[in-house]
Amino acid sequence: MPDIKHFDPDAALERAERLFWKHGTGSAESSVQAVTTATGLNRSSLYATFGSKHDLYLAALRRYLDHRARPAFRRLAEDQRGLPAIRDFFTALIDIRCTGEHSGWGCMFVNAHVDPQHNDPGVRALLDEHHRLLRDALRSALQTAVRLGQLATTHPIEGTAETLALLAYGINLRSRAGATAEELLGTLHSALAQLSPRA
Amino acid sequence: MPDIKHFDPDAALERAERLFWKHGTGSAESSVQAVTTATGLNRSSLYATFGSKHDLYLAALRRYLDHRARPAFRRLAEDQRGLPAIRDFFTALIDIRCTGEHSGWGCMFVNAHVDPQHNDPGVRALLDEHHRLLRDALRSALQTAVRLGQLATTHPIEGTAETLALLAYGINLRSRAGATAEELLGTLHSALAQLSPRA
DNA sequence: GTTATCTTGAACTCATCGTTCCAAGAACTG
DNA sequence: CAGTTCTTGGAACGATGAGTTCAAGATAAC
Repeated sequence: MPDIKHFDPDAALERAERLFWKHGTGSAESSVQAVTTATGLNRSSLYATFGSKHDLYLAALRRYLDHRARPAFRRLAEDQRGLPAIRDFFTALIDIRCTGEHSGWGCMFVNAHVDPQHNDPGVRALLDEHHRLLRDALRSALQTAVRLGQLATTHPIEGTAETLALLAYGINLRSRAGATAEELLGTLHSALAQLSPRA
Repeated sequence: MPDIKHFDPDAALERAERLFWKHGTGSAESSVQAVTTATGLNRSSLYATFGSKHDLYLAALRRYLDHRARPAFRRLAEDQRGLPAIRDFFTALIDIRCTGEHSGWGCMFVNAHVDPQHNDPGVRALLDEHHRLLRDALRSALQTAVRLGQLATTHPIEGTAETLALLAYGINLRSRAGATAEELLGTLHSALAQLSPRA
């Protein structure tokens, strides 16, 4: 008896995700009006499907985590090459941040730290989950590097993983201010050189 | 003949600075109405003194740079102790970010990277100036550390300064999501351990 | 085809946004 | 004290914010 949706909810969510990724929730370019324009659906369908704007933002964050961040983290964690895995993870990150369609957008989760809604419990939980996933993936790769005898230090790798996670945040952030890929790759090279044994 | 201002413009600017620091420009808590409430002056005086909201934000950023960031950078650059200077700079940073009045606010310039206005040329110029100042101060301190024979690496210190700058950004960012001082101090300790000669 | 149920479009609510305007008041000069 | 000029309070501007409502349209079950 019921009618069915005349659109693909996930396709609409993906459009909203990109809007919030680029502009956050506090910009005129990410108003509900802008979302309706970008997705092609109207207010009624939007609210009936996703609830409030805040709910939509949460869903968009979740989608970014599941569709963009988590796969990259998983590849990193499962890469058995050690330091080269970390290097490739960061070079791919820099490439995405500085070139192509999403250039200058930064990371949606880094941006979310500064969003007007960043203190909301739902947002905060996602921030923590994202951070934990990133740190753990780096720790796995570092663990592999230890196994392969690639690391110079004898310090616990927990701290190194956390340091690299913060480095990733810094890269994501600076890419929003127009930092070039060359610039960021140079910084990456320097940071990784600290990890390798002395020449 | 003319009347004079019935308030202290810099005191008002300081109030606005705190509002934009904590909430950015895109939040309901940093509306012009909120600024008038926080500063005690009304719209007319606000606009007559600072111009548009965007101009006020620029002035607030400039004030943060001159009154908060630059003095800390200068102390770091002029500190002749080398690595301990860098350590103290970061521990003071973490302290400010995690305890006291400004706890959880992060760094106004890190936040500005994500603000709706971050692509404005005036804002962008300030972001670059801030980044250059931070990086140069770290480079000066590292240079001193080299002179004192405190560094483990033979790599150029340019990259290390940039890496530490991005680490600072990461610390500032995570402090907004409730990262504890212990957590961040641990990460700092690990990062600095990479710089010191092996035990 | 009828009917029940969901979707959809568009008008609408009320609040707030940034900004402007103007009359009333205050302060310095002479 | 008179006169000039700026400041100040508060109302008002048009635009836009998020969210709701409801009749009209579409769909599938019977």
